[in-house]
Amino acid sequence: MRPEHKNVPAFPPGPHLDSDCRGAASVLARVGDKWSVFVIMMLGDGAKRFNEIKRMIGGISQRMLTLTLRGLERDGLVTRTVFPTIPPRVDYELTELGRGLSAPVKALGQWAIEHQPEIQRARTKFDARNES
Amino acid sequence: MRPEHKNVPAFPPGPHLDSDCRGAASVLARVGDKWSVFVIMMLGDGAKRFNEIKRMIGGISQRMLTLTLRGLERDGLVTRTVFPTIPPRVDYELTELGRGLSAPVKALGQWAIEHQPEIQRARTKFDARNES
DNA sequence: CCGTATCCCAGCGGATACTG
DNA sequence: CAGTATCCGCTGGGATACGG
Repeated sequence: MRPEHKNVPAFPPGPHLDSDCRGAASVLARVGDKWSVFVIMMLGDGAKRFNEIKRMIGGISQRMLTLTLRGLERDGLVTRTVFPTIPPRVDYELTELGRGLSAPVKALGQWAIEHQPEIQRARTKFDARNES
Repeated sequence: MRPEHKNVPAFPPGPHLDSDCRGAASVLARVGDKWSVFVIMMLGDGAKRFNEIKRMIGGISQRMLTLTLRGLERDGLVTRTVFPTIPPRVDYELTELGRGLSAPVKALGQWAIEHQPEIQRARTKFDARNES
């Protein structure tokens, strides 16, 4: 297959952003990925199996879950352990690095939950003001 | 125009994810947006003008910056102030809500900067192992 | 300077079917 | 169960040109 992986976007050239921010971009891209965030949150409390994650998230396709997990594995954020049993069983678990990331991510999730109502209101208000 | 705005994805139905997480999804989608994150970070230290932001980020198109700012404005995260001078001048600034969000976002950015090398190494290692 | 309007294409991501 | 392979529609987002 070799899907040439994700963006890892070799971000647009030019000395516009200071290089630290620039380097962080490719990392933030991972976080920026909708599904990655969910998976990281799900894995926050212990290892999970493929279909287990799939069910917990809900609405993610087999394909996207695979791709997402591969991406996370590639970045050293999750480990993939195969049990050569029948039927086969595969566990995914956050690495040390992954657990480190899950903290800020959870903080974000927490914020999102807390302020969701405010944002919803802001949205409807904005939409109301700009309707023809 | 009315671009029917963004996703605000009316996330996939089904009782898979507990409803709190589900509601947070549309908020996380904002954060998940690459450009939104950058803009929030840029605006972290005071109000900025349109082209100022554009230059600081670098590599963002006029169009995308406009859309991003509109999205953030809609969500009540930034304010847009127009000075009817000639030439016109428009300032963007984080709202109280936006500043609240900028904290977790910065934490994430910080993490990204700190652990970027590790991730880079993980990536090359992974790619090396899987090359044909 | 700060946008909006059009054109246009790569690639994200869903649905489905097939293997070990 | 845990994937891989294929097809394909949709839209995110760049390039460009124009308006206030």
